[in-house]
Amino acid sequence: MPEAPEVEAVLRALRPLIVGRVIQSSKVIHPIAVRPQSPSFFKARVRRQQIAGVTRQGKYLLIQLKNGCLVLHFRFDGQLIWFDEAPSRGVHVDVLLNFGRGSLGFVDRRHFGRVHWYRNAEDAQGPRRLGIDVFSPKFNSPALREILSRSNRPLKALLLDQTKIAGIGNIYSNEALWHSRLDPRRRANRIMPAESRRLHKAIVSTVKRAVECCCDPAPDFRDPNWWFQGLERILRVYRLEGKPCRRCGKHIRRIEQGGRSTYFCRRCQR
DNA sequence: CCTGCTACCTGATGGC
DNA sequence: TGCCATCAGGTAGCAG
Repeated sequence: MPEAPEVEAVLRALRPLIVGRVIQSSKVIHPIAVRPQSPSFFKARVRRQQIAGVTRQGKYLLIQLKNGCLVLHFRFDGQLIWFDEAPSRGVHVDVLLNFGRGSLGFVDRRHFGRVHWYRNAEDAQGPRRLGIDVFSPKFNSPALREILSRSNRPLKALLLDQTKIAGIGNIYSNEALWHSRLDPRRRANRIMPAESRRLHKAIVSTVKRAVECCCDPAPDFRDPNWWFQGLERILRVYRLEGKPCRRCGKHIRRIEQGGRSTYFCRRCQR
């Protein structure tokens, strides 16, 4: 699920479902999902807690309780499922929050994702280290320029660094670089001012468009098979190796950067 | 401090 | 059909 636009869409759909309601009890079916916290610790902290609000920091989803805060991270495959009745057999659920009428399941077969309880969101080490959120007004063109100037890394690697800009992942870093016509291998501190402004515009428009796409159709937590549909209609390079570039027609290439796939057009990204 | 590499997990997919 | 390799929307921890 995982980049900021997807988490933002989940947040908007989740709010009306749980804000104001009380967690009666919980089940930790796969303890790895709360690790290194213990299931008993987790269950004791969320029991009888009312949901005060739902927010987001980067790719983290924060469920504010009257006392404390649940910090969810979906990593690659984590997702949420809503059950009107008891969870149906055969559906993998890692952590279940029972609201009396209905329950919310945190689901991640791959077991990379986590659900943690903290007294304050700032106590969670992930969120604490995040840089400027990609949706924040503070993430303006001068801010990006400053971030670029302080790094010698390839643009692609820098965009994935959550301590610099929070919320961009592998899909939207590739997409934003394509829209800005910049080569992902370029060193950040050698980007010219006009290019930096172009990249900023591309990042903002890419994630904004992605949120709109992720919210239409709205996430449906009641369908266990639900996932973001139609993302491919906005993608221009991600997972399109060998396909013609929409701008110039040359085929899209895939390379490895820092162990992750980078997709780009060698002709028009420079 | 900065940077790059590995581990952590499981499932889907494609070639032979 | 089965087997094997490869790939996957991410981050923490560690070494240099």
